[in-house]
Amino acid sequence: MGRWVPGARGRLQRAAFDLFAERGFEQTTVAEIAARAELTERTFFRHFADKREVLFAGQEELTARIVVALAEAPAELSALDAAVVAVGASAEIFGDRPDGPRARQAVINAHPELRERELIKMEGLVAALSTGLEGRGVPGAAAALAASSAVAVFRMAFERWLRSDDGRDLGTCIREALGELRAVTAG
Amino acid sequence: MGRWVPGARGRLQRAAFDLFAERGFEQTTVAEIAARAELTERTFFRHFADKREVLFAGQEELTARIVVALAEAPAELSALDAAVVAVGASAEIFGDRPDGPRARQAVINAHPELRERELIKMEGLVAALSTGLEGRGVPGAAAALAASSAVAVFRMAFERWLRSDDGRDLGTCIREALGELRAVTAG
DNA sequence: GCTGCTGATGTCAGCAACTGACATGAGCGT
DNA sequence: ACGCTCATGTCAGTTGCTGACATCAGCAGC
Repeated sequence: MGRWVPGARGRLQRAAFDLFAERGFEQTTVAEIAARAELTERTFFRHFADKREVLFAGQEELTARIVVALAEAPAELSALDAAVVAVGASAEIFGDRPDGPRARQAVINAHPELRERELIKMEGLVAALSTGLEGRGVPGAAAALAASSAVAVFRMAFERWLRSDDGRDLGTCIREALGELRAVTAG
Repeated sequence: MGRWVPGARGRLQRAAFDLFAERGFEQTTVAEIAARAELTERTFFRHFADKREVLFAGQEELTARIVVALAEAPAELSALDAAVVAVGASAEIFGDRPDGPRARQAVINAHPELRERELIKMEGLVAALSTGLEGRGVPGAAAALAASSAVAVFRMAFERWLRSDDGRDLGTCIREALGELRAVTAG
């Protein structure tokens, strides 16, 4: 047992998330977030590099999981297939209920500053996938394009998954989007 | 003739560019930029929404040019081919000498905040291309994927063009990258 | 049990990005 | 000559973010 109320980081995340949803991102000050979490502004910045980062806390874990999945993908898969299978592993993290991710995405989509941060996180995922593919012997240029394509597929699939009200599987959405990408790039 | 020294915007751009290259982005204050341009900090923010935006001034023009090129592309081209031809029209803006763009890109690449801004500009280009493709009758999903792929191709080609010391053409780099994308997504 | 170290938090001062409100002043049309 | 326009200047204020230092519960070693 610690001597302070434990879970400071989690409390900050929850407080930030709630306030962003209630009043919007810019209308919420870091001081307010900290106050709701019963902490100080300074403590917020010890846990998160900046105000936006609090919404992207799980990202490293997600990327790590995808990179592991890429390493474990069957060697006979093509670069693109392996990368797509890897991003599909994110389904384990997101689970079947899109409600949480949907609320989070709504906040992000409503604020350009947060979309910027999301994009650079995606770019980090592309880089990680690209490096992983090179580790599988894929040449640099092909690795970069396959990684980029896989993430594009993932983004489209993720968006559809969030939108769907029937209980569609994220993996299914991914396979569907991959098929559409192949149709578009064929020829 | 104006009553103030004209070209305030351009002077701010040049001052910002020079200072970013000299000392780095974070080490340069808006007040310093304004001072070098013989203007006030407040005036800087009247010309540019924020400190980063000064490096992305030509973006709307670039996007506009690409959208026009897409509209003018032969109707018989596939969605991806049309989008790639359209981004190729950017070559008219960049010219043959990569020196200027190269210096600019070096500044951007050195600072994550600027990379974030660049990514959201690219995302804007994807959206514009996607809309344009839908105007050509391409279904939404295919339009989004083709636009995304075309921009991925452009980014790889642009990077290679900047790196090349021989006088390679940007259009050539684009065609080359498109071929590699097709090889990666085939199968 | 005392001691000293550790590590998360609090406190405080300060810089720099950005904004709103109002003032200025040269040119332009009438 | 008059007043309007509009890019710029001036000023005060909020907020994001940082560095430096203080605090203080627990834990290790004696």
